Amino acid sequence: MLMKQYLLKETIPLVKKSFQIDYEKELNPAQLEAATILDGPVLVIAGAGSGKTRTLVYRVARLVESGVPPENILLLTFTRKAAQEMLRRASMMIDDRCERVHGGTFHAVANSLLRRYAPLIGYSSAFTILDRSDAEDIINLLRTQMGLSEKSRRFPRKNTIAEIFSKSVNKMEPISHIMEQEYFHFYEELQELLGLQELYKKYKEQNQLMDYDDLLVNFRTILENHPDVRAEISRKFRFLMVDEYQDTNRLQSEIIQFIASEHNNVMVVGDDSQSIYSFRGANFRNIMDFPKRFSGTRIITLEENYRSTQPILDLTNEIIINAKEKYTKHLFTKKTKGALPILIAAENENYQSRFICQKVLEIREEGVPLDEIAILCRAAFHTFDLEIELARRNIPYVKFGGFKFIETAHVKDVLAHLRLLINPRDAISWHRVLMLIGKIGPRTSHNIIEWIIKNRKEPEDLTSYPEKAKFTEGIRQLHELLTTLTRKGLTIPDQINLTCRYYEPILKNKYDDYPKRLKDLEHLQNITARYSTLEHFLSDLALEPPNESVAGVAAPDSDDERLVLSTIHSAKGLEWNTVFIIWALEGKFPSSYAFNSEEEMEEERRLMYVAATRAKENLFITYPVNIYDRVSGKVFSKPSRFVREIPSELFENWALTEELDYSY
DNA sequence: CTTTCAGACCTTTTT
DNA sequence: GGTCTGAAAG
Repeated sequence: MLMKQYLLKETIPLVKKSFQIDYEKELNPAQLEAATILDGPVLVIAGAGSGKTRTLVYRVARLVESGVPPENILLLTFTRKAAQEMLRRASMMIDDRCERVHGGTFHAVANSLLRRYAPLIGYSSAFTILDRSDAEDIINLLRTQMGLSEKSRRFPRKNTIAEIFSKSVNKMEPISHIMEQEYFHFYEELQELLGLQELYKKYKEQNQLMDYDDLLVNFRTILENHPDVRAEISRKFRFLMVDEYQDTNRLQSEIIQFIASEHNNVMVVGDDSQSIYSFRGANFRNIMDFPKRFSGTRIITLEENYRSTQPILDLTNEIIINAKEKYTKHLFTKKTKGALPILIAAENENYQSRFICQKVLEIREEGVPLDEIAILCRAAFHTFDLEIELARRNIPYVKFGGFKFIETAHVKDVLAHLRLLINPRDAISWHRVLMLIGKIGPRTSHNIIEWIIKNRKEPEDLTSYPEKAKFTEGIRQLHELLTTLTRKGLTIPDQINLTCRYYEPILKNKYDDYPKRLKDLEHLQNITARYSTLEHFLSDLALEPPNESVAGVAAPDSDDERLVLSTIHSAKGLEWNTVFIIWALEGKFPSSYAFNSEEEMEEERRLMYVAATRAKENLFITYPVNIYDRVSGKVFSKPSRFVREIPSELFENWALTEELDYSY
């Protein structure tokens, strides 16, 4: 018999480096020191734009090059994207061994280890991760059951409750303490809240659910109570690196200590001036406590800025110099020449939007691509007017931060059906799915769910629900969908597709803007294509939802350059040639929410610092004047205090004037 | 008893 | 856009 020969090719490394990395030449002395100390605790204080990422990348490369098995390195970052990017760069320098380094967020790492060790704390390894809104839905359900939603009471709403619970966990402080500090107006409900928290905890345990905080808490508990597991994990991750350390909380810092317990090989990198997540329990004092927790810590400070021009740096230094509490660094740069930052007063919001559109196009004409220009805002909704203006002028953009497309009602609706396949006891998803059917309201939905849970029914039994009523046809269709979805051989995109077909009529009925929403659902199918199991897809989605907001997804998906709109929080660690900071108005930025607390006001300042330090060459700060604020009933007209403090010679002032229209 | 719909009110930042 | 309420309609 004649056999065809099929030749297996030799595996080629991603990039083969034929020459040695010249660490001395490619890094400055401080970076070099940080990248080449391979043992012991190290604290790197890295100013904005000082090559922090570069240093971490070189250190990973150095470790791997020196023979450390990549599996023994753990790189904890703020987002998975940051980790992937760093490991990709390290791989380019040596070879793709670096891809085998463990990298990701605390939550993602906790999740993967809990999948193995959850039985130690009475959980199954197949637990479901609740995202924030799932958690809120459960809290709401339990709150109603406890009779706490009667209208006579002023009981906090579900999102406030979730916030209180979460803060208490992340700061490792009792609820009473959190309420004294930040929610004093609800203090008389303390006992009820404690009861509700107890109930919430039980509910999660009974239904195999973990919210974001549980991932960290349970992981920490296992590390603390099981010395054998702690030692095993610590020995596995013999080299630990933590990025953005200023934004970790107490819980996370304890986890680090446990993981490092066997060897103390831990390097943390951060900048106290860029701590902007205290609302999530982060505490920049973690940085200063680090040497206390790890004796013999070496401290390295990176002070040379490679990002911005001197005029921009002069301005940002001025913003942070007025911070009440900080650990002094002095940033300097070799890029001495450059344009002064510009402060623009606009008459109203629409003038601000028009100015930005016009200026963006001008700068593009000068040769700066759109994706090198960013509009940064304090809160995602601050860009609404601008987005309309951009659309009117056909300027393509992506938006990061704020409302994520995964959180939109239609995407959640579709996903709820899929979640039932994994966990038929998921009451929250059942509720969502049932409420979509006509003639089924909260009462009927509740009855059906009770029937399912009590009688341990599977989705296939749905048609045998005893009550014959006006909604039987709807139930029959749902039943048909759910049974079809469990057929063998379906890929996840297939399942999404089938669900969408079932959901489409409902969608059209429910929303006038359904074409836009249908596009989102198509996008969802694209995302799923790379997953092999539904479980994996769903927990990934909860842990690392795509960061793009709704509008960005709906935009034409050309590969062409697009202008970037982002919240400052989502702009962490990034940089652009040109940056616009909008709404630099007292009451908006700093937000009026921060007026009552000095600590929060300090965080607003750091936010302004983070925003301004994103700019490489051009920085524009704009504010509209005479804005009526419905919340406070006041007129905001003063530019942000962080701008007013700055000596006027450090920026240019522009006023906008309307071009007169002579066409009449 | 339950669903549906209209209107009022609020909306920071995120794993 | 969401959440919550009250009142009409089924």
